[in-house]
Amino acid sequence: MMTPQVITPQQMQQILQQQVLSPQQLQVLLQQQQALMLQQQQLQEFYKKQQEQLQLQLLQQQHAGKQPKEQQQVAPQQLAFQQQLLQMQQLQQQHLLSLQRQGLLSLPPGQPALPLQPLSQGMIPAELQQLWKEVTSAHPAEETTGSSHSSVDLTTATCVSSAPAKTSLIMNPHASTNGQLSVHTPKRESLPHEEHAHSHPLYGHGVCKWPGCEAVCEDFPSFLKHLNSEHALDDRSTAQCRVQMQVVQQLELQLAKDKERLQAMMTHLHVKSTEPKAAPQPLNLVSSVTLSKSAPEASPQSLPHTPTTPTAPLTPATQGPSVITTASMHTVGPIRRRYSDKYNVPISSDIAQNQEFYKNAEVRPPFTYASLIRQAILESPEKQLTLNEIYNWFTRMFAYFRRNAATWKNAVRHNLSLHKCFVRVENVKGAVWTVDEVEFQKRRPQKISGNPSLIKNMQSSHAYCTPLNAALQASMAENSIPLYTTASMGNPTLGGLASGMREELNGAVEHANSTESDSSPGRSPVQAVHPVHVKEEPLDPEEAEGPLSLVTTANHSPDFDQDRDYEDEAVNEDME
DNA sequence: AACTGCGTAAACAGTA
DNA sequence: GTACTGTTTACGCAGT
Repeated sequence: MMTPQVITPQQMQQILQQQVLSPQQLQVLLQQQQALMLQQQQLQEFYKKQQEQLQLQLLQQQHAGKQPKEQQQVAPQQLAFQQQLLQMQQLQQQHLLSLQRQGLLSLPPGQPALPLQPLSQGMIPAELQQLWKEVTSAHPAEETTGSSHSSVDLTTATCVSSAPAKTSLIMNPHASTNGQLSVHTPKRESLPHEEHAHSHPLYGHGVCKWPGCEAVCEDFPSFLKHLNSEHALDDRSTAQCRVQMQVVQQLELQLAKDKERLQAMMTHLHVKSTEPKAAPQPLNLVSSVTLSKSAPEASPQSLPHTPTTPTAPLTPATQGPSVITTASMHTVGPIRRRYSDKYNVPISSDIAQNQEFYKNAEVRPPFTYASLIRQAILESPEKQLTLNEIYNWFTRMFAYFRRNAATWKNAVRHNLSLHKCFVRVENVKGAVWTVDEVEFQKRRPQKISGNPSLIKNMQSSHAYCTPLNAALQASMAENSIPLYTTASMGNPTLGGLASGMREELNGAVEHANSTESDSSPGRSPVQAVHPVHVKEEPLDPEEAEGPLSLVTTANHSPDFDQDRDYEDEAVNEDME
């Protein structure tokens, strides 16, 4: 019953019985990924071109003696492109994190357990870095031309350009020695012949690019040997492939959206239309060296997130062998992972963003029963549910809970009884359950203090995001450009991440400051309707939080408020 | 190593 | 008697 790490042999058996990827299918899978990488490559190239054009434009304007005001208009536009670039990067990073999250990227015992280690190698595509470099170096050059209104641009550009550096330093342990741009250079120089002679998507920089592997292979033959021995067609590899397919499909979706957005941006800016799709064909000939550089990468911004819309319609062309179905997804579901609230992804936003996914894929939601129950209750209009309604919410929202009812229902009841945060309220027609948010929040601090590396990342990314957004908003507001923050750019992941991180960080800070009454980051004050304590606690009198334990009136009496103050000074009206 | 949180299983009681 | 609801205990795993 107790599922050990990762996947039990039984589950592996299931995987194999249900769907085994044939070598042909694997081939197709690889090809799909290659194609995707190519697309991204082309897009990056396109961005690069646009950047150059924009800079040209900028220079021309300057030479033509245009007003500084117009310069300022271009700078935010550049930033918008940089945002796009960032999104592309984050998109890639999202992948591996999702892999990790689904438990298929568990590191072999021998490997150092760096939290985000699978993302370290080849994460920052050289082109992107080059682009960043160009962008960042171009700006100061412009500053020297003597624009009097360019201080905003400078700060913003600096802010943006510092992001990838930070990213690479944080995410890539190997990069910390030598600065952001020298990450790949030494390795590439050391192994040029191999990469020219043997282009393999799974091999680059002397490292196996299999998700979560990163085994160092001196040369290509040893890589092949490694590939055949470590990543043979076994249960694990099959499962990883399946997840990777999901990831690829997600990326394709996202890529399509981003392309569309980019096109709109180009149209809006009247930039000479250079269709990304019409990118020079030779791009297709890029070697695996280049391909591997566009391999998934991670940034602190990428909190683990399940695919946003995995069940969204997929392009028939990329559907390929439809080995990944919601039916097969449950093979990863039952794996007992202790993500539960681990990364402090706000449950409400996660569920909202991945609603379709959870509804259709039998993947265990990465939240504890307590969190889910709370969510169910808070989602209800009355902020109260009967047990049966809670059951229904579980089954309605999560395909995973449509099986093994006895087990999880028992768990739900167990949790309802066990946690003081769930308050049973006698009703006319029975009993309903409510949430005592104060009690619930009492449990949270321990969790957020949980993963230091993640928190560190969150903090750094937060530190980056905030000034970036602020600067962006400032400069754009100044130019009457519609708010173009990461959160509003139509990328649910990015936006969600940004807001989510802020939410969580606020929570963390609040908890760190022990008990400050809250500053409620933009959520409905659910707890304004503070649940009435009805849960008797005869066994634990000293725990009785005020003499209201048996009060059943919902009236907001002054007494109630008083007692609430006794109860806990940290009456966080809400924080997710 | 101890502690804690969580998930699972199960026993038991009360009630419709 | 049965099913449901609710409480409680026990155990194992994982993380700190």
